[in-house]
Amino acid sequence: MTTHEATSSLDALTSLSKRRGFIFQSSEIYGGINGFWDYGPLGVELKRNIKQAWWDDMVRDREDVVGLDCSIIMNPRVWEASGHVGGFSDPMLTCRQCRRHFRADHMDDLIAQSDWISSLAEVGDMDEHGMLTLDRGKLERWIRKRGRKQAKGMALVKESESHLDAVARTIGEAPRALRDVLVDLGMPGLPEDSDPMPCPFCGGDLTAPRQFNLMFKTHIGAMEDHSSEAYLRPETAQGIFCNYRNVLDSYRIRPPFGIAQIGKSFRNEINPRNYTFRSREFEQMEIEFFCHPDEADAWYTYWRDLRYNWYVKLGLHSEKLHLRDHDPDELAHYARACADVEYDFPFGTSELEGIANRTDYDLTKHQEHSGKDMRYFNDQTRERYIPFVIEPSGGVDRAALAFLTEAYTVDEAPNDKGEMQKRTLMKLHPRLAPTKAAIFPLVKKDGMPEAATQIYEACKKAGMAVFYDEKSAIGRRYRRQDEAGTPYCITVDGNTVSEGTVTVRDRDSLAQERIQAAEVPAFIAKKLQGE
RNA sequence: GCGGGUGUAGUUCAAUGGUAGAACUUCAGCCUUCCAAGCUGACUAUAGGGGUUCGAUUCCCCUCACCCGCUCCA
Repeated sequence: MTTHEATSSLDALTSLSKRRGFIFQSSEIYGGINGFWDYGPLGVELKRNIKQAWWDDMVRDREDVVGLDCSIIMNPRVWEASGHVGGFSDPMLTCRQCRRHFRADHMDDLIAQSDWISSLAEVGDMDEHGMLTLDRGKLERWIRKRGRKQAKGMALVKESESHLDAVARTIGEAPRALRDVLVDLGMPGLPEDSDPMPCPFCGGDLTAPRQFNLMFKTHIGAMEDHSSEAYLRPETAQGIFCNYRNVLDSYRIRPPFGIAQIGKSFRNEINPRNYTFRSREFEQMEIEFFCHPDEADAWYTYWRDLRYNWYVKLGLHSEKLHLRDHDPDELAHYARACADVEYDFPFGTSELEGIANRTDYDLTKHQEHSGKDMRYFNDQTRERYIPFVIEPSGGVDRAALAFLTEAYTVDEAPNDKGEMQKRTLMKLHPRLAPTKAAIFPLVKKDGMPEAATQIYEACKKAGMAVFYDEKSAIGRRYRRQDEAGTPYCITVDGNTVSEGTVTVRDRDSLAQERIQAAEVPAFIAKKLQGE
């Protein structure tokens, strides 16, 4: 796909979304605000339907997952335990390989503690002033013996041939300070905006120190001092971990079980981009699934495949949807396995949902920081353990954007003169469509509006999102609904009055069939179940 | 955050250092028996703020927003 096509398809989706009321810019009359978006009448229905489908499929229809709704502002100590606070309020370096974050002012300590750096220093000769001599031979030996295990992210280790020459020239044979040697090893070929020091954990390249005010800060109460500081949650997961014991103690459930939550999270992104894809306020749908450590791998695979297939089932069935397992090098430090559900957006392939095996990392951290026992006691096996956690974590807004992108279609349909014309339609899955059916009288006379209104009322009574329209020509009304993604149009015509039938027009095929007017609600209900 | 680009009705596009125009949409009415039909009419725009100028939508500066590349992530 060329850039031009990519741009125009996102532009086309953006204008349709605005024109029809799916997505608006936040605070638009004041010039907008970067990283925030609003959902219009159709958009909010789409989003609700996505969340409802997720909740029905992941919570209501299951015996082993229960729901939860946590507060957005939590005790700030939560974020100390999770590593979001402390770490994130000072200038930080991020490893591009292992994605760990380091405080810039802790780098010397981290270097001193690093396994790979100390093993490297041992291979060389350190004099009494701490000056290190390291030649090419020693370096090669270290890479073979230790580097491949201890510093997997290092360019020097991964592509030693090409980098070794350049590095060997730089380090020379004169004794040098350890820090200078390390800087030289990180070279060459670093992207701009990098720190010259290699990652103390994996040897990968680090970004330059950056201010990481990831979390939105606020104050509790009227006084704005340090003690009143609080944060808007940057993820919903921690609320679940904090309530893990409460759920276990109050609800008759035991591992393996999951806790699900849908809710807003906030991240003060440096650079929001790509329409609603990366915004500063976003909605997540997350499950933390707690299980025995021995079963974690199996549950991980189970959830990864289940979540992928959920998107397929709801209409992302094209070749644009991918399930991508992370390489071991790519894993976050707390994760043992991770996979992304990715979608080919017009702006590139990007993540809709991540499924991770987070091990017992989070519960252990909360146990340490809170002093509360997070172990589960299995009275059958007499075993006490901290459960492992499998986390399927999806973005609602990202799902909405993917479904909209997938649904956006331009085809050709005949007009009343039989000429072919371009037609824009949103091929949304009936479960996700904001309006399930539109009900029209063919013309505004001969008792048709009355008959159509009756059907409309019957559908509403059956709990369906339906729309009634009698304005302007029938063809225009059909096209309007095409852009709104309404899968079915029910039209009352002369035969409705005489024989009690209506036509059902299918959005995607334009095919029409006649059914009994009285059967309309049941007909739509059946279609919604995918029959 | 860095670099590049863009900003005119709801949408898509015109034009201009001196009066901003269209198509579609929307709304009202007439007409209409199945795919954006026709006729009549109506509403609506130079992102915000400074500067230059007799006069700025146009030229300059700042801010904001959006798009593209790097970066980052649910």
